[in-house]
Amino acid sequence: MSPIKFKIEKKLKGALGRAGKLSTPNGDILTPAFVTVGTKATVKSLSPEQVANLGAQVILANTYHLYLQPGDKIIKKAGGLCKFINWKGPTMTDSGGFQVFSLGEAMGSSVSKIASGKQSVTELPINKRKEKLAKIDENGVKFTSPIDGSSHYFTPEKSIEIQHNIGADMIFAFDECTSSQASYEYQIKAMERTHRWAKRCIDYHKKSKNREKQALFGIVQGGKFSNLRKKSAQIIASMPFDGFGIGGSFIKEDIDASVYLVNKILPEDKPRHLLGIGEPIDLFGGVEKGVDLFDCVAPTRIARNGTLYTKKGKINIFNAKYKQDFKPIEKDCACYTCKNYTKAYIAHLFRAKEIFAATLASIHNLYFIVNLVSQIRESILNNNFYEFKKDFLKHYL
RNA sequence: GGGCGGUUCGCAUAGUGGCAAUCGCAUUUGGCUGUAGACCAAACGCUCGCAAGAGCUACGGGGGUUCGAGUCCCUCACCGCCCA
Repeated sequence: MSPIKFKIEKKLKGALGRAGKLSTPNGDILTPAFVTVGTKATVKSLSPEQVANLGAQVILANTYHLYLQPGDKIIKKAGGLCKFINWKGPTMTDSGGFQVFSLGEAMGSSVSKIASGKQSVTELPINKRKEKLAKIDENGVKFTSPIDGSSHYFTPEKSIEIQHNIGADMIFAFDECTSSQASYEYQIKAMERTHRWAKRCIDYHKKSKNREKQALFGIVQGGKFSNLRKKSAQIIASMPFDGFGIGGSFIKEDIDASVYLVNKILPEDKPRHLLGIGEPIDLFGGVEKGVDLFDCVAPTRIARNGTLYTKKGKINIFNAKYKQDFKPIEKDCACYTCKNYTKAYIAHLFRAKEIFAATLASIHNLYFIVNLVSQIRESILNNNFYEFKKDFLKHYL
């Protein structure tokens, strides 16, 4: 018996999209939904109440970060993630698989997980290169802690063990998120290893009592190669996971197509999570192609750095013209920030480096994205998904 | 009155013979997609140019030495400290 239940309420005609309800031990999630990222057991600059008030249903924390600090055993002792952070709702943890990339391959150059078909990757100048903090072998990954330089070794079993201690409702298999620049040969190698690791995660999880309260999601890899994506989806789908993640790297222009390929293969009755994707255009695409859950650091990260979502596209609040703009970020936005504060004030806070800037900006951006996904959900239920998508993207640049 | 020390792009600084000239802040503009990110990058004398680049004007004022001066010399002004 899976600890989670997924019920499809309505399907998008002629496509893979669906609206549903995902029930977890800590509450229900109406899908499609945007999962807020709270890597270190906090959504940066926000209290759990603020996160809940802006409409977020789920928080995703990170195994690797919490293992290093404060230590998963402390979280277990605290009574689990929810209790530790005072979050009354569903939670997830990522496995540390992304850090294999972000502390490994991504450190040598300017590579992003998402590559643009046009743009080329520039190597960093020698003096700016850093030693990679993650090294992979068949059994697992050796990490060097960015906090204190200490050495750690993650295996699939270790990742699951830590995730058991943290105790989120939904946990992910330990995988390797590859670089968008990886060669075909390497992608195969990494993908096959991820499959072997997936199996090990299941085996370890199955043996634990935690499987009764924590759902395990397998992760599809394959990078930018469609035949590998298909193959990975088939293999991961054949394993008894409670849900599925779609991970790894993409070419910006064909995220949709890639997701479609995968979701056509993944079992329809289980939830699908598109890992780390969160630009509005990608959210529409993902939902249409059958994604139920998204998580992404973008809304909160760009918020802290001064970029805000609007229906007409992103704006940089640092731009000189906002110094004297006494209107809210978005006129008809219902978020706390827009209902109470002006761009001029937020611009002032950013320039003055006041931490409240991050809070107001994060509330707005998260509300924008969370609310967008929930509106997309509504549009499926109301049979006007395509109109909504077309209308939104017409204005959003 | 005398003796030191100082005056460099908005602020603060580096620079002792080859410099449109360092670092930081500020300013302007970009970027950020499972968070080593409240971060990173670029521009920042003027004019022309998409650009490579070209031209002009510049290290308190004036004069001098030198192929060449922010850098050396003289002088003036202002600021600071000390002695009378």
